[in-house]
Amino acid sequence: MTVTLADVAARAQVSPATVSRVLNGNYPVAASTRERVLRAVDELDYVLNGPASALAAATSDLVGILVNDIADPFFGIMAGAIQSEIGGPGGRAGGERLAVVCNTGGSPERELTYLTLLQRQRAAAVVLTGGAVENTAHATAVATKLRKLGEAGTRVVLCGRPPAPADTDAVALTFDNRGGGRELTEHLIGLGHRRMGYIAGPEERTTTRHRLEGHRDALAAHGIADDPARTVHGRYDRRAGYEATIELLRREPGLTAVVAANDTVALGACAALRDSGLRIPDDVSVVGFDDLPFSIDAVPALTTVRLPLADAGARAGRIAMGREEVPPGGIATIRGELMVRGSTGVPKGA
Amino acid sequence: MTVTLADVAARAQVSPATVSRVLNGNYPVAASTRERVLRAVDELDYVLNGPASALAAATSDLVGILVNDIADPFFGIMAGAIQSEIGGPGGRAGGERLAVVCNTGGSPERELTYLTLLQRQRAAAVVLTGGAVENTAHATAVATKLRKLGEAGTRVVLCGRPPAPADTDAVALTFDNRGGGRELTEHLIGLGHRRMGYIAGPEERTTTRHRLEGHRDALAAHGIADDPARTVHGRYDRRAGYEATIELLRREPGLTAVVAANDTVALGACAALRDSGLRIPDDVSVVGFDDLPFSIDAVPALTTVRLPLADAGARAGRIAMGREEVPPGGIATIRGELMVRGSTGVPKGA
DNA sequence: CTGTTAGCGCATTCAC
DNA sequence: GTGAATGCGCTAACAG
Repeated sequence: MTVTLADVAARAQVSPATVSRVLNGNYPVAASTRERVLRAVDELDYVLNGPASALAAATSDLVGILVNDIADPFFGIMAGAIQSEIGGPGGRAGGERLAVVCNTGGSPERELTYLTLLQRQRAAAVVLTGGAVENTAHATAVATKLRKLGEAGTRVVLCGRPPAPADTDAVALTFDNRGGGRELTEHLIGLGHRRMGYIAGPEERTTTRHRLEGHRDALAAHGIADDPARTVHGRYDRRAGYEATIELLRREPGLTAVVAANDTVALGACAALRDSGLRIPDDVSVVGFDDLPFSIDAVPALTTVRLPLADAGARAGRIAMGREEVPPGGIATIRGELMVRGSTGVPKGA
Repeated sequence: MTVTLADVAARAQVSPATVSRVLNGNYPVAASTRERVLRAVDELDYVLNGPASALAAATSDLVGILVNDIADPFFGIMAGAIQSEIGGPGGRAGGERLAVVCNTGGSPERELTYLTLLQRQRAAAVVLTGGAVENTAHATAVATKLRKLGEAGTRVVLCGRPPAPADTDAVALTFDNRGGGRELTEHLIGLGHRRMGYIAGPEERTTTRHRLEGHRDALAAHGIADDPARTVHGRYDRRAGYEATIELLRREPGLTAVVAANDTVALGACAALRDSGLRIPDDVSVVGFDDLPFSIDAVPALTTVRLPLADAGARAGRIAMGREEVPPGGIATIRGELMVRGSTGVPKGA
């Protein structure tokens, strides 16, 4: 019923082995033979059986990409860039590789589950994007998984994520979240702001912590007290930004600036400020993080830190495919760039 | 080296078949035996070999999701919703299924390539999202592929895409783009607009055509001439919206409204209008399509048609898993909902 | 409920 | 350069 490699071999009057060689192109085959085989493939409309191929070769053409939220352009952009680099020649049978995008939803359990699933599929490579959950047990479990994946020949790359233990052999492209956070707050301080609210991401996340630390570093460097009441945690979405802003305003109506964990949260903050009758940046300045595409279209345009998501993803993809040199020590830090735009200004009365 | 099912069987002192049955849970196994097997699995840290399993069972746990652009939330939202529904019990070995998200970039060739790749992997199901390319040769090629996939036991669902030929057995959840387009333009006409520019998506796309037809339907219904100079085609991105708006304004400075192919394009249009010194909606009204999350945060908030992307994706996912009844005739039309917001108003001088 | 027996379709040794 | 033989690890009948 379903046409197999043997059928092709019969039709081309060669052995199955030869067909396999032609298809994988990793072996010398006479041009005329190849012609004949290719024609048979075409005539029979033959499609290679991936699982069988993977079983025999003990490796597959699947590349796993773990993301926290595929609906968030932050991850979508990276995932797209990774995928664009994993194709091309080099893989089995035609060189096409398939990206398996796994949505963890930020759940540690699902992250582990997906890693196991990818291990099960004998994935050629796995790229983990976004911040990690800060929990010793989970970190250990992930490290163990990564080690096993590595031992099984799966290349592991962390993109926008802090390095894993060295013995995991995972390459890390890390965003300088701390530095970016510091720059943003320093920008605000430079404008004269002193009473700034901070909307942090979910707790127990490296990204959340690093950005917040950068903010606090800047405060400390300028002798500004870090009032705990000025920090609120929430998810990385618009709604959290909205609610957190209302809460911050309730606690301290005299706030002159709001520092958001990322651009999406910042958008929610802007909405809350507008709904509270406050003007941006005249009454309150707002900053985001990431510089997602929509940030420039906010009104006023959002001051933020641009992260080269597409570049980082592309690089991670190439490293995963062994097409780019691994950075020294297996770790590269990627810095963001401060984008000063209309959402920040001199505080009222300054 | 790598531990196999046979190792587990040996350790648990049962036959390989029994281990397989425990793992797949589709067969009655004595509780005590199951216990023993599970313990052995744990002790040996055994991980099922996906390809071997897929080969033997002639089906895999992979579900393909084709999207035009994974960095676009329009697709990200649908992909996330689909993925959230394909997990859970029912699949092989624990019921976890892996979503293979394929980024076609809108390219017909890549679409076909990915379908072949998924066919090669013996995917359990394939969901195609977004509009189709309107090209007879390509449409035929896709239909042929879908038919083959269906014959091989792969369930095919179209989500936000027009139906495929009936003999493909593909279930279609189609967005009523035409109706939504009509509503938007009728809303503008109702406000008094007569000179409206239209920024269409790429040519040869069903989505583009249907939305445009809806617009023209509304014009015709109100006896408004459809001036070809008032329509510009471009990609579905912000930049295209920006440039198209500049061009429309150049052609006809007296435009009172801009109808954009989708929200992203509308955002670009808004930026162009602002840069041209025009106020929204006082000077020019703007409408989008889709109601992506950021649309409500535009200033003024965007009037648009809300498409239930998450619901549609979830439903497509369930149908793909055979967990939801197929709509009558295999086709369901999903309507959008007009969201009137601040970006539209009475035209100047009215 | 459990063990035995055959392959699933292909990649890869070896020979020639 | 090409063919023949072997096994990758697992599932699915079929017995019992």
